[in-house]
Amino acid sequence: MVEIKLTNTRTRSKERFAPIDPQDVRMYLCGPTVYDRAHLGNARPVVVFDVLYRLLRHVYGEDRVTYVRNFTDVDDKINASALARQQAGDPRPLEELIRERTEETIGWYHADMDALGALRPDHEPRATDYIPQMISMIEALIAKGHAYAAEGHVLFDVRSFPAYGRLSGRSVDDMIAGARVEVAPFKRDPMDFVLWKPSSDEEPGWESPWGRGRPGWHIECSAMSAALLGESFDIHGGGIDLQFPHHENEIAQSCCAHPHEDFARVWLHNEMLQVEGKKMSKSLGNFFTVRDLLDQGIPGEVIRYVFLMTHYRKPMDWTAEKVAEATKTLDTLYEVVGETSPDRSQAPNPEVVAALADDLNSSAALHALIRQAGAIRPGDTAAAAGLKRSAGLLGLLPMTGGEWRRLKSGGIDLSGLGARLQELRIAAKASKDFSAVDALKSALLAAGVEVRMTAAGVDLAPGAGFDAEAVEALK
RNA sequence: GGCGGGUUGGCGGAGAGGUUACGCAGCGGAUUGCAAAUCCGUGAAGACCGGUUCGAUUCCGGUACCCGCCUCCA
Repeated sequence: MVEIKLTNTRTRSKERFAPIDPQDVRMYLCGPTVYDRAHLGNARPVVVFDVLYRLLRHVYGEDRVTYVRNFTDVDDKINASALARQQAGDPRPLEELIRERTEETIGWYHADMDALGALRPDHEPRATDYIPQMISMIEALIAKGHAYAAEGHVLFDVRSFPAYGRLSGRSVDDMIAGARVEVAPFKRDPMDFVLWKPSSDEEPGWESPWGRGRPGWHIECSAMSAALLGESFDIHGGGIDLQFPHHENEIAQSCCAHPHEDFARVWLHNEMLQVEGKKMSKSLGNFFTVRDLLDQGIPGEVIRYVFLMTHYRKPMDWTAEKVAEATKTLDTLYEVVGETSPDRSQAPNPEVVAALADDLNSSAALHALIRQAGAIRPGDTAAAAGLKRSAGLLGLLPMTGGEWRRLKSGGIDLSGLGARLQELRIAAKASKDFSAVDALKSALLAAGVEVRMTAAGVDLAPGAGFDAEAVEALK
């Protein structure tokens, strides 16, 4: 059995991973609030946890891992976007506009994450399907003296949970000293957070013991993880920005509602994403979604590869240079892989497994993969199938070399141009006049086509800077 | 102010207290009508200042700079 080590934010140390039940390893990832397209930063934890999911499935068995990632479909940003559409003249009721928006966003999310090669989790619960569970959890917290109702709200009493702040290394007093928010008068303590809040007639709401209202931000993850994974489970993750307050609050809710359970044993947090050395933000103009990149013709697998180049606990910088490097490396790997299918009977490269087992060192795993590819002699299809098998652990090389080329060329068939170049070349060798063949070759290179002329013939492949329009013009 | 992350060769990016990371780019060579692609070979590092040690880029302390969180952003 491969020994997996993971850095647990809770203990701030790298620990040997031992599942509660090896027959059912359980992990939860905080998913998106579905009000808009996923931006690039949203995709990092998805890819990181997808690799972890694949690793766990490899080690413990494909049907021995349960992966839950939620959709938060009740949120003020969703309400605001629906309200804006209504005010813009849409006659439909708000509830319908909200449902349409969340359905649409979930569809986008699936399409975009699928493009990154992320496996779908086993469960993708929606917060609105778990309102009764949230209400009963809140009732339990009130009954146990950890929460109180005030002016239609229900608040969690942070002073009732001595461990509050432990995950993020903060003390309640320090946080109050640095707090910049205005404190609602009905809070017993400034750090108390909302479990339930009242809804106006225009806002979505559910009947509850505290009147018509809706849940606060954090309770849905506590309720859904308990419902689908149990009150104790193995791994809980998300971006490091969720460490506080979201995960801190989840811990407070879950541990107080289920005091005899552990909640999540291992907390994994990925560091943030930057773009060309700066934080991605709308004001800096470097904000973009996964879909933006896909529409620019950057294959999802390239985006995935760029993510994997950096260890998940380090800040990751998205740069055009990395895109080029990732593309080039994938070209090379797909060249080796050719038309082979992954060989499931072969064990994956132990170096790749060992790198991933060591706190998901995807960068080292990638280099092990490259070394493996470099050792494969042309025509060794068994070795190529083994490479594909290993790459599968990283979610890479899911297609054939030919499919990769077609994807990169936007479906343009280069074989006709290749044949023409070969004819010109044969004629030129006889006539010693190479001007025609050189002209076509230069034009192809300028259009981003790799031209490979060997004794066997001519082979054309889409390369860096492939320009579909320029290639069409040459036809 | 509180908490956390980072700083490695031209670029990206890991591990390891002493032995080549690796990739890209560069350089040299093979190959080619010329190239491209490919193959072979190759130089180059550890922010700064101290400490521990026979020996530190790796451990400890400090400094500087960059970044994030503390505000329902992964």
